[in-house]
Amino acid sequence: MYRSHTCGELRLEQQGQQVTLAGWVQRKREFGGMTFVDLRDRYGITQLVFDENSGAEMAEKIKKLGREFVVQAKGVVRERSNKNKNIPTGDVELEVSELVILNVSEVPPFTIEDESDGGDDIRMKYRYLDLRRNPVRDTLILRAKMAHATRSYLNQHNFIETETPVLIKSTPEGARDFVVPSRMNPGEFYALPQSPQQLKQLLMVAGFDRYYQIVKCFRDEDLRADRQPEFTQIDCEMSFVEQEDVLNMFEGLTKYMFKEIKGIEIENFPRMPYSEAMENYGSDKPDIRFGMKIKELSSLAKGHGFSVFDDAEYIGGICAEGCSEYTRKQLDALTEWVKRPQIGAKGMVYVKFNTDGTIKSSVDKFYSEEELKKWCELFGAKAGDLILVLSGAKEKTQKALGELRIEVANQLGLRNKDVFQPLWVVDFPLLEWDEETARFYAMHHPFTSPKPEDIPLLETNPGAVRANAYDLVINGVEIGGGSVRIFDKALQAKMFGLLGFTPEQADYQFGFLMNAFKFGAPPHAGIAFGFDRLTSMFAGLDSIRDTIAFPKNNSGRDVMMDSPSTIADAQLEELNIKLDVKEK
RNA sequence: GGUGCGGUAGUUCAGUCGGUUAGAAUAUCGGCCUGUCACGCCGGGGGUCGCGGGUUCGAGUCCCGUCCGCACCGCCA
Repeated sequence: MYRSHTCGELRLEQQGQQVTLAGWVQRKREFGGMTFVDLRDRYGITQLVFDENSGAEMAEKIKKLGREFVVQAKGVVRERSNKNKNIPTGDVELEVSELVILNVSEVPPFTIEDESDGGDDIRMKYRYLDLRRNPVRDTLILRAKMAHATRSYLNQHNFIETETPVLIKSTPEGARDFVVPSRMNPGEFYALPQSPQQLKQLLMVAGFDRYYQIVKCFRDEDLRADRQPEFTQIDCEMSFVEQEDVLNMFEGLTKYMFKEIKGIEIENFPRMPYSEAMENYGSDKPDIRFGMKIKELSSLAKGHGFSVFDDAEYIGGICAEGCSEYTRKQLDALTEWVKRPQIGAKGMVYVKFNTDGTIKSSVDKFYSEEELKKWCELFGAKAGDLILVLSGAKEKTQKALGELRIEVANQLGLRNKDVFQPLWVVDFPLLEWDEETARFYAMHHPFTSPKPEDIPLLETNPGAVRANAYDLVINGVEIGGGSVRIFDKALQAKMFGLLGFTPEQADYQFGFLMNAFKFGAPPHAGIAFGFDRLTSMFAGLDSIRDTIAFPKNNSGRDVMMDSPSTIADAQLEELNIKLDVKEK
């Protein structure tokens, strides 16, 4: 037995007891005749004490101890003369009679402390050391609790946790597939699932009725702070349900998680049509913790000789409360910000509703104070507010205003991490037109059901068809999404047609699903939550990286094991693969 | 594929207008210290300024290229 207690559990009650602890040396404090060692494990820190009574042999050992040495210490628990109120074990210490150095350690490349001196790069290279730090480990413990709560809720509601294969079939729709060569089938490849989409639908055909899985998914696309090539979804599907049933079930799951994990009660989630989200927030994932809604100004602003506005398809703005005192410098900085290629606005117009009631704008030449007053009225602006206006193509300008809205909110501190405002965004468009390939793509995926009342539009105006698709959005982050599926073979065939598949192509890619639909597919619908994102939101992190034990870096590399890597020629040969790698 | 920021001691960073021997903190090593808990005090070691080229009497600093990291755009059904 290496230990009788952990480093986090000794209290005054154990005073006088003989105990054994084991852990890592966090720090050593030497005082000539006396030495303190902080011994750390997952559960906490306990102070070990050595003094002249410990003997010369012990003194030799202590001298050798360095940070992160693994030691076992036997001794008697005693009350401290100087207590440390900052740690739970601070009332006691261990008077060590026997010390075993179980393992030595090199000096770690960064400090193993809550506020480490290490940057991201070095932390990732030595991730196993990084994981010894409390904040990183606590995030992973939070993740484990959330997984537990998820299972507990879904099990209660009669969902069957089912594993689906990781080696499946490539489908070029959607994200780029990660691909695995098949040794036994030369020239053929498996793909790793972007999501178990078709498989879970097959489980519905199989009559499972309610399925879930906390499952790894793989997408070979560029990374972001909130995107990893392999990530985890809470993946679910239900039979004999309508959209409302799914929303209620998973609103329930979300509320349950907030209650269980964070102790927060959340009110019913608003439902917002996609079109409304775009009009008011310039985004399909609006952050509704604050107002500052976008308003269209086209009818007020056009026809006053300001050609930029007169020629624009759309003119809109936001009202930043209490910002009329913004300086020229601040406004210039915001203008530069919206002109960055990432936002792509040509310029920005401002209207200051000064605290003295006067109005000052960058377009005073074209609009009288009376006319600008009308703009202010439209926004419900008060004296002291600032209106920021962009113009151009409708959707692009709305999105730019949406970005500006978030930026201004960040600057004003309106995005409080401790406030959570979930909502459902519903009625997404079914299809998206792609200029480059001149065809429609499924906005969600090809199995998404159109709204029944919009089905006639499939013939006349496919772009206007709305889908029975929905996203769960919390604080401007897309946490989950799903849809009611098509379960009618004929409608599914029509969809494939619209998406530009020949019947042969559809059969090659999705034949197994279409076959299954011949044998009594029930009406079904489903949803998937991004588990890493939900965890990072609960943890108050901006990146999902620290919610994952061993994440990849920006270039999709694991810098700890240095993967991906080349493989031996013999391996390639077995796989019937010849490389033709372009020089870097 | 693109935009921006960054790369200087083990680590995190500073380094002015191009000018002497490239600094600080922390870590580390040695010494002193019996109640510390970010211990304290004294002393030491530690640098291919990412890499390559260019401009210059002189480059950490300016220019070009390149590699790497981070954030974002494209992409992500």
